[in-house]
Amino acid sequence: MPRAPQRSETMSIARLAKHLGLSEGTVSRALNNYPDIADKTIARVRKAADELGYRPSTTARRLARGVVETIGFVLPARHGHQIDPFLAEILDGLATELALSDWDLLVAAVPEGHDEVEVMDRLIRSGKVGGFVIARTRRHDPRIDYLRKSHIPFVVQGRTEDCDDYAWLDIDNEKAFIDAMDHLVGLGHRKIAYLGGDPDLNYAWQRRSGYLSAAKTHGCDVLDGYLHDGITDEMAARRAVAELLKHPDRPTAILCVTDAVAIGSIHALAHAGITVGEEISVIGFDGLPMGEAIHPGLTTMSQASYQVGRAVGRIVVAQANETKEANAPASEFSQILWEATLTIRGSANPPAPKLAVNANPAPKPVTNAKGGIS
Amino acid sequence: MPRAPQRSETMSIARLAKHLGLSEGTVSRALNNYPDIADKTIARVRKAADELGYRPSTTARRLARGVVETIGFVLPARHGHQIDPFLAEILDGLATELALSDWDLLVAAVPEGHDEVEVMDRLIRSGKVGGFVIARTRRHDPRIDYLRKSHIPFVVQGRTEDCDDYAWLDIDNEKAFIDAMDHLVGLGHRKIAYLGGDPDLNYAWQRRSGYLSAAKTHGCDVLDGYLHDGITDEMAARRAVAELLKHPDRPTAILCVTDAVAIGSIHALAHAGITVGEEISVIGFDGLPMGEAIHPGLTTMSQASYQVGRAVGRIVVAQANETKEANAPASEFSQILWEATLTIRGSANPPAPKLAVNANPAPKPVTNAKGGIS
DNA sequence: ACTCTTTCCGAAAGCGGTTTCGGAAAAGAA
DNA sequence: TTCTTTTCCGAAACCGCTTTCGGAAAGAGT
Repeated sequence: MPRAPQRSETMSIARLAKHLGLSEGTVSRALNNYPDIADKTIARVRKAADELGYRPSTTARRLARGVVETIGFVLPARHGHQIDPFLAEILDGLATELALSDWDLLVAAVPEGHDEVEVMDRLIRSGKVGGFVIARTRRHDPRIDYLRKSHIPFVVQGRTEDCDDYAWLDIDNEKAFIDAMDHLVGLGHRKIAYLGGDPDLNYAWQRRSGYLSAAKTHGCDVLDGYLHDGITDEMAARRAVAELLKHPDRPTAILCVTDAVAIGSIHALAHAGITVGEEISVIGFDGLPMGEAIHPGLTTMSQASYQVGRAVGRIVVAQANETKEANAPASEFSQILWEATLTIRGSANPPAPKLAVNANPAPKPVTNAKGGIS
Repeated sequence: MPRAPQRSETMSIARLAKHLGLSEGTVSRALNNYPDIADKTIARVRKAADELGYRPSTTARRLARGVVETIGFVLPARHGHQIDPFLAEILDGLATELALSDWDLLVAAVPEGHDEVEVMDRLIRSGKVGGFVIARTRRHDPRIDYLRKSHIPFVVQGRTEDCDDYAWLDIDNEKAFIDAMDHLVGLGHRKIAYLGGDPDLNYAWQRRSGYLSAAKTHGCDVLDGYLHDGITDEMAARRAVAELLKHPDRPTAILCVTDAVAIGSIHALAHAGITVGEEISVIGFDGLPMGEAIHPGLTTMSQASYQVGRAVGRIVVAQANETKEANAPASEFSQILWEATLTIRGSANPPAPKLAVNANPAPKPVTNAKGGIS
């Protein structure tokens, strides 16, 4: 029985076909460049198509073809505090890259009382997405356990500890923090404290490892009370700094897991009347623009989040196409490690002479790499 | 002719129906709570459905029903600089709210060489979205001109100058800046400068208007050189501050269009050896967490971006449902104005005595509303 | 002029659901 | 018990597009 309200106004392939005096099938094949359609027919169809402003319904196309050119991204549940600043950057890059292949980006939040895997499962089962991008990866991550069995393409920004059977793109956090330590040691520091984040998050763990390993290499003792974990916001950073300042053997430098923590620390130090970049040096990680605006400028390890987003997008689409062709879940996984770059500004300098452990011929302090106002 | 590869593994309504010994139609109606299905049948179907993990294909459902429960969000083209910090917050709120109604959020970027309207048009024409949310609204915005004719539900975060025929949710920027001015004047300031943003963006324009109108009300002269437009990043803020400092009648306070500009200004001032919050006061707008971490803390007008996102999501879904039922584009548009709230921290205080124009009994300076470390 | 190929297009069967309609079975009324 | 109502489910027509298959028309070969 015919449906009641004939939804007629939209331009469909049927109208186009009728308009051209061709069959729907022919029009479809013409628009999809099938070799068995005469060139001039193709031309004629194309012309009419964009004259009439025809765009095939992706819904119908999906149903017929059985593929979903949409990748899903689940926003990490916000436990109270703010969303990661570079998540937006990554999303931007991801969306940009996907657009180039005519893929879409579906962003989902985790409703109260549900978990991320649940949300992902719904998205897959209901056929809303054909792939995933994961971020804020934990050392051991249930989302990835789930995706491994799901047989759909996905790419991880970051990686878990066991990471050889899926595609990922990570910053070499360990090396970055070794580099940061090298820099500090090169400046003459030996007493270096570390403010770390949630050790379940792999990036935090890797950075922590970098710190510890470099400390060992350089023979810097990590004194009791030098290493603080679980510093995830400015308040925590302030408390930790307060403790460091009370330490009998006060550190000359503080390495921070993120810029946010570093900025919190700088504030706390300034508030305690300590000149950052002279009495105590601080280094962060992220390269947030804010690091340039504070005083002194924040020396930090920068990562190009937007580019990370783009690369991840490229990889996931490539993987999806590969899977489609080979009809098998891709034998080779793209696994990429990028390096963070050290951005030197005013917050890290040689330790104050009286506190210096040895008499290195240290370079003189920089206040700000970019210079002051005009 | 039957298609070649029978894609069989997925759980479809057909399998479910066969499994139950019912027809597909009955199963469908059972799952959608049609009144003409026996209660126990409904129960039986539901049970089997989630035992077998059946989720109806949204693609098929959309095709059959002709509705798309997806709203689109086009990321503003990034002309070089960083994405807005609260855009991420808004997206988060939006996605969260949409999830509650089982709607999806499609995020699109604007590829190089295209414009936003073009992207939106493709999304609509190809049936990928059934509604839109717009942000970063301009005084006169082509996206809204387009949407007005498109007959699909949309909600604007912000508004254009002619804004009576569509739904929007805006912060009362003008009032916010009047309030900020009142606060400064109440503290004893008379010589107040303004660092404004891109006047094409309506929020910037509204804030500017608020500044000007309050200046007039209070009889504060906006001296030549007090008002700077087009300050969109920290570098521009620094340059503008440098000029203000050279001004023959140096202002005692600077009102900034955003926190980013305010923070840039504070840096520039500090760099020039000026004590912010004493010699010169600074007020921003946004309520970024960073404003709390710098020294002195930034006095600012705060807006709850996440809540804005949620509210906007609620409105757009409501509007879509309404349109569906009434089959007409909603006669009443939800138009909401929220107020920003003043967060007082250390960056704004009474002007230094020697510079004070009149001898108000001014309150004594606060260094930081939240107090120092521990 | 008459086959044998090619070239090109139409017919039709799906994809996985939804929704109208009609009618058999069960329940109520007489 | 028989005739009406109700209750409940199956049949079938789409939604808009894709893709296989077969065959008519046109070109090539002799």
